[in-house]
Amino acid sequence: MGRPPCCDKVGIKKGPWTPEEDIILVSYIQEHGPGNWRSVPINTGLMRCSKSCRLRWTNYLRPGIRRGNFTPHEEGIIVHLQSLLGNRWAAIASYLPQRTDNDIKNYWNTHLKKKLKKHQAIGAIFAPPPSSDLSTTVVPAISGASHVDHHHKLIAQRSPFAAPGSLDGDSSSSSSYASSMDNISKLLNGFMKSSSPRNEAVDIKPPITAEVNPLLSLEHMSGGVLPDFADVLPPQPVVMEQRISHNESTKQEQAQPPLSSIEKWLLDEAAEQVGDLMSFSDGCCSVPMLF
DNA sequence: AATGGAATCAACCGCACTACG
DNA sequence: GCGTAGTGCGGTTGATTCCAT
Repeated sequence: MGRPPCCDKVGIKKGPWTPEEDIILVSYIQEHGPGNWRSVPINTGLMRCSKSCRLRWTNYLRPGIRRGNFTPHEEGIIVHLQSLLGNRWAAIASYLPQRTDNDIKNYWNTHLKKKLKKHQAIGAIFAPPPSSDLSTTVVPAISGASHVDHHHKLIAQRSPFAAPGSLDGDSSSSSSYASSMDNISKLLNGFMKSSSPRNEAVDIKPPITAEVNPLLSLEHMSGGVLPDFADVLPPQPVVMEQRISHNESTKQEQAQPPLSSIEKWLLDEAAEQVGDLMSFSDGCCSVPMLF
């Protein structure tokens, strides 16, 4: 049949989002909640396709997103999960609720892949014993297509902090969108600052980052202190996740069977290996744990 | 200071999947 | 069962920034 385009190409704006557009989108979602993305550009007058709106929200504007440098702990988790799941970025992101799959994907492609290469080169020279190589137990599982598909879905779904958008379509509508009007006004403040006469050039395209836009700062939303990696591990949900509607959280609880053995292993191992991975992620010459 | 290549990351593209009529 | 709409996801692109020369 051929899939029709998600939106008309004519008159649709592409490229970086402006602060004005961000405000419109956030305001709308604040009022109506995420979901039904088709109606978003229609109702807001945004010259963006629905997909673009959804992406902007999930990857950038959604509350609870942490931006900026990845901690060594996070790196360790990503490396670990990537070795286990492959490029299942959404599944990996479900274990790092403050990070988006896009962020993780980018970070992997730009930073971690290089580190791995470097490491593998070193490993080739010093030839670490394969018996302690975790990947030897993991890789065969990954190559087994359907089996692993099942596992990664299972893991993503059972993740105690699965990202709202990664479980199913509906979950997004009850996700952590409920940032307060306070956040909206803070966004406005950030915008006002960035577009002040002193800084007019920024008006066109100053990407709203956590550094300049308090709305996006978890520190701001959680009242000051950024949670360390300990908050990423269960059972501590991030602040915004606590705003999930009662119905949805109940649904999720009911839908979450006990952790699978693979997941238990993952969480246990992740905790144990953080130290080693930290040294790995520092880019030094320690013997790799995973590769 | 100018310039060109490398690195980064937000955003887009296109396919897959699911729900629904 | 089929067609369509809505959404999720992974790969890729391209604009911008950084850095070495």
